[in-house]
Amino acid sequence: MTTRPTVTRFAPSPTGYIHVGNLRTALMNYLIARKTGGTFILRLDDTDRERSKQEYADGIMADLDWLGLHWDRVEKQSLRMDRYAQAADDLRARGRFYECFETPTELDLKRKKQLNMGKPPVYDRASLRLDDTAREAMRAEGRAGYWRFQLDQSRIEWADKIVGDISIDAASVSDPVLIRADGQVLYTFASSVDDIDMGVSFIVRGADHVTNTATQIQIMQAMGGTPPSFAHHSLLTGAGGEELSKRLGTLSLRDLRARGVEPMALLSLMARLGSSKPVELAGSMQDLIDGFDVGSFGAAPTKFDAEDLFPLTRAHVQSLPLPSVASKIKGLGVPDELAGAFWDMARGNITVMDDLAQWWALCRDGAQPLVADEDREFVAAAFDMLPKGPWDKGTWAAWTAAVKEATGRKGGALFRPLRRAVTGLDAGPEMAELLPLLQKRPQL
RNA sequence: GGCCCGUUCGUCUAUCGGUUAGGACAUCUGGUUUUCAACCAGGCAAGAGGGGUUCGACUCCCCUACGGGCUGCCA
Repeated sequence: MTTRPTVTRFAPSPTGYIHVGNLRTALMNYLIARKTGGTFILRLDDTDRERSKQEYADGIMADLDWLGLHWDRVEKQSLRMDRYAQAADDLRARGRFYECFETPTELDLKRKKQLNMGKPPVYDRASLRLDDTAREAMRAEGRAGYWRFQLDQSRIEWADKIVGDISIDAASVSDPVLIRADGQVLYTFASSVDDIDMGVSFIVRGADHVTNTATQIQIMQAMGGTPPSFAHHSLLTGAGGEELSKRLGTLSLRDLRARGVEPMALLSLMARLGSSKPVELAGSMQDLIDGFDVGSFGAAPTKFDAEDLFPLTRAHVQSLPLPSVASKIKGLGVPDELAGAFWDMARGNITVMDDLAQWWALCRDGAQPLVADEDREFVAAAFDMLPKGPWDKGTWAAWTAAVKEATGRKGGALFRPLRRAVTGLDAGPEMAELLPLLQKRPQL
């Protein structure tokens, strides 16, 4: 881990909301920036004007905010079009940019032909061999030119911070299209220009970008820039090893949030899953920052199971002090003077905050008693012995002692039927703490 | 088809040629608890297959199988 201030970025396309896969990328970049006292840039890659929507941009920012991943700068590619045009001119001047005229259909046909002949579907550079007259002829035909970057067909190599040494033969990759016939600047180009211009020094992203990285390294170098360090984390797959994107609908941050997952639980898992460090609940963002190490991640695809978020959420929720949950408790209708006792009683028996509701319902309304036939007489007798209110923490002990005295029952035979009769459940909070909170006298 | 990456307990992983293959989570057992949870102690559990190289391979090389990614005028 470098100790120099590192500039990182999270560059989502505002064409959808953040999901767990995205989040992992965002978090890693955030943690690296913070760990080194560097800068974390949020860059909205919105060059695709048709699919990009402000609604999604707002949603992404709201999600990052919810998680506490605060950015130092926000950039929008749609505001930098002039710069991309300038960079394109520069590449043309350097002879690394060439105009092409094949239609998408023609390109598709070429690929199929190559595949059929058992050859890799790499662009054949036909347009590179066109001279000025030929190009004029193309335009006269009504064809609109699009622009490709001419790769230097050597091996592109870099020491990936996660994967290790990577070497890709540029000859096995098509010259990337950087500007479409309609003038739209493509991601590969805008991203390269931005990363250089913005001084990005470390890029963490998914392994799906490995080939992009190879071409972008050449683009950056062609512009006279120095490529940053790269780390490509493995992609998440579902618990069964299936592709995660197929389940995206259930794995959006919004959905997890709606299911009660706490930010710290989510961050704790994502900062460690796939690494050699144990997954444990972090107490704070600083713990996450201190305990993060990109180098500890493996290159193999990682299985992600959303269920793993709930034990972490439970641990987090249970650790919260009263002030952090006071408004939630008040919202349930719990009287202020009971809030502390209620929280102490219920906290050990919830996984998500919403579980509190059921415990307050029990306190407020009582429960449908659960009584086995052979215990019916015993419970009736016990209920008759219930002390008059108000009850306190000693009531349960006093009551059960009296019942034990009167009936001769003890241990599980004594306590279990009473718990079931009072709460309607086999398991739950400490009875001594629950009893004083009951708003109604239990009845059979 | 081509290119890149990967494959160690159920899961995430450690091991940079010689280890009783370690840890964490999950699970199981015991302790504690009125119950559940938590906590403590302990247990079960792994090198995809086949060839090499080597005194010795989880580790290095090759092949096969399997998994993931890329192979767009998407990002």
